[in-house]
Amino acid sequence: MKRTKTEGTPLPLNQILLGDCVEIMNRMPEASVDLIFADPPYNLQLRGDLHRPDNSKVDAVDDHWDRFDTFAAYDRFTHDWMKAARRVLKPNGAIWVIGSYHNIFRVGAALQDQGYWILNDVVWRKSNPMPNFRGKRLTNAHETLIWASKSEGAKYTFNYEAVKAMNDDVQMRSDWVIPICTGHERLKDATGAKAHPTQKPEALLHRVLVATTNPGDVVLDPFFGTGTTGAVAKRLGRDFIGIDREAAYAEVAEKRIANVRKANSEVLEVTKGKRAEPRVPFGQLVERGMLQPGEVLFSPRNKTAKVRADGTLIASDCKGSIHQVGAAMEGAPSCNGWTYWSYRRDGIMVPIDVLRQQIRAEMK
Amino acid sequence: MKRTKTEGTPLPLNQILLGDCVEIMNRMPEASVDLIFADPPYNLQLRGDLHRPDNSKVDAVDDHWDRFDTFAAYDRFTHDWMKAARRVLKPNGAIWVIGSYHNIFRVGAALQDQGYWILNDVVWRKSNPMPNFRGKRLTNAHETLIWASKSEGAKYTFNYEAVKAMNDDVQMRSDWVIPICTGHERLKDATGAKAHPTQKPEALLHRVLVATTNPGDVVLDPFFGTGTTGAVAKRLGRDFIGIDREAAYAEVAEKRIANVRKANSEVLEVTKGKRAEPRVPFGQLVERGMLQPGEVLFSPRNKTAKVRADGTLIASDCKGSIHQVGAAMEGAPSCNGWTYWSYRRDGIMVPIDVLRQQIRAEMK
DNA sequence: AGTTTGGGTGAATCCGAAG
DNA sequence: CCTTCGGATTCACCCAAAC
Repeated sequence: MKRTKTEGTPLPLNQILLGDCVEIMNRMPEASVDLIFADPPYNLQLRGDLHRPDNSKVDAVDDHWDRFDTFAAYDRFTHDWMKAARRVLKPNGAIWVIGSYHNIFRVGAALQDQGYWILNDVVWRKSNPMPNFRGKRLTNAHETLIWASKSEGAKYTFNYEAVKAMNDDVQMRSDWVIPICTGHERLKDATGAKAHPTQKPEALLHRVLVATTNPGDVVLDPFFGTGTTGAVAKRLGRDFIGIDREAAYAEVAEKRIANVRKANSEVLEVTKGKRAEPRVPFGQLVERGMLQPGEVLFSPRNKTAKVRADGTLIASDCKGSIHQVGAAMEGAPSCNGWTYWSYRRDGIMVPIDVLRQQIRAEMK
Repeated sequence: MKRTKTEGTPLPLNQILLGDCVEIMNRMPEASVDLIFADPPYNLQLRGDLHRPDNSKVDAVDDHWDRFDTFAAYDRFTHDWMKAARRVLKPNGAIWVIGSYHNIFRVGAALQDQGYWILNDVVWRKSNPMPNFRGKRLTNAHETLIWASKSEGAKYTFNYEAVKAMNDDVQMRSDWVIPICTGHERLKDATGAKAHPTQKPEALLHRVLVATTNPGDVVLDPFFGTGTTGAVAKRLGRDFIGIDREAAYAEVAEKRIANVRKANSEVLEVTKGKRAEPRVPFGQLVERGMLQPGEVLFSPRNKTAKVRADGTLIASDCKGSIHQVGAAMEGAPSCNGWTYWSYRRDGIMVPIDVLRQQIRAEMK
């Protein structure tokens, strides 16, 4: 069993724990988990049967674990698991919860009431939803996920560049088009019936985990079901902890995850932003003689400033760092001096950022 | 002034009432309104300023009416207007409320707590949202509407065939793609500044009213603003009642609605949704398991690259998008990665573009 | 007269390491 | 805890002006 450094208590990594998730989480060490993905019962409140136009019966979610007598009972249930989840979450950890209009408003309000800080609500737009057979409402074609940090101001993980890369190099939006889980991905029991009524597509978890975790992170799923979270976590080189009350689900999940192979760690490495690059002080360029004291730098609009020996700039009416002088030149609140200034070599203008690239290349 | 049959009290139809919506609704006869459309303050809780990468400042919603000290204060506000709204609603009436993740969960929970019965939550997917300028979260590209009847079992209005016809004769889904309100539709004040910070597009109200009201119905908007609800209601031959606390907004709304003419035909404009083939990010193939992280792609001349978990490629000497790596392989300025790369299945090479065709077929 | 280019802007909970 | 400051960060669409 893998152990983490937090506390003396071992974390049961890459296992499925059978039982009530509140009790189990309360026995876990606090602040030990990087991400929680929760797919709690939706409290669907279905009355009676539903039949398709061809009279076939819709296989509805009528399991005992989805029945609550009142909204108050559902709220108590929500409060309890969410509080236990918050305890085991690291200070900079985050949570995802998925739901439908039956429960998601109560879930979202509970998150806010408990001090979680909502980062985005995300719409899972189903490309192939079940139609509304009676024509009495709009086709319920989406579910909602809430992404929240443990508290306001926490330094949550967000692989901005990676999800931007996944989306053809434009920012990932809050609406995700993903098919529902069908076909060979949908797990069946011995009789051929679906093993779990609300199995989530792996594509959904893939995006969640790539966006908001790093390889080696610990992902906890307190309503593990057939283990989609665990399967995707394993493939992506994350550790998981699964909890479920139903032994039948856990059994299916265990087999499923055993068949998953972890991807090569080289391909799990994800596109990093410039923030991950080491900081290079401008003064180094002068120290190294890449720029001379007294050398003139040019702005895009041909304003000039002179390089001083300490790596600051001096212009006609101001002096300071490359950023400060650039901002002053433009009357702007801030300025990236690296991309703003150029110097002249053999008659052509060269951005000073080229020099920073050289230094960074040497550092590798 | 038009009168309704309910009670002896006249309904102030097609007027804008200035003042607090709770007081005004409480003076109205009960059970007298067919539909309520509410666009309450969102309680955005914005902190400091935000600048775009070009250093221009974002014109944020910082109006006094959007400031609440605590969630509890916002909940009281919500409870009060929602209760007054429920009283004036006919037994078979319905309500729409729009919001963002800042407030919609509290709104939805309040609706349920007061006995409203949620029929659908609807996602307004903005085709042109404001980006996330700092790259710290997902682009907030949608808002949420909740559609609820006055109580469970009520016989609400839903024009199933009409909205189906609006949607190319397939069932209308719960996610609606509509542009934000800009251009000539966006109302400006004398100085050219926007007359209201959160004006909603008429296309949104058009769909709401066509779907859930009949001609001659009474539509109440307790947060009338610049009167989008009134303008669309008038055009569609519905009566409206608008309430707002701000005289400046009411003045703009009055002029606006005076210029609207009631449509004589039932010609329903269709929301513009041209767009050629939808763009499919390569990362989706990985998410969906059509390609595995680590899988090898082949160029026409049998060079290879590996797929990474975020949908980028890694080759011996470079990494990036399918297009970037393809271009680097060929020493070309650009490259269409979709037609350049193939993968191997059962011994034969298949262009990855085949997979894109599959996804596009699903999206229809 | 068309076409291209450049500027403006939209309900936004939008930085973080170093000292 | 604070303050300071380096420097990273944007998409779709409309409109006006230039060509």
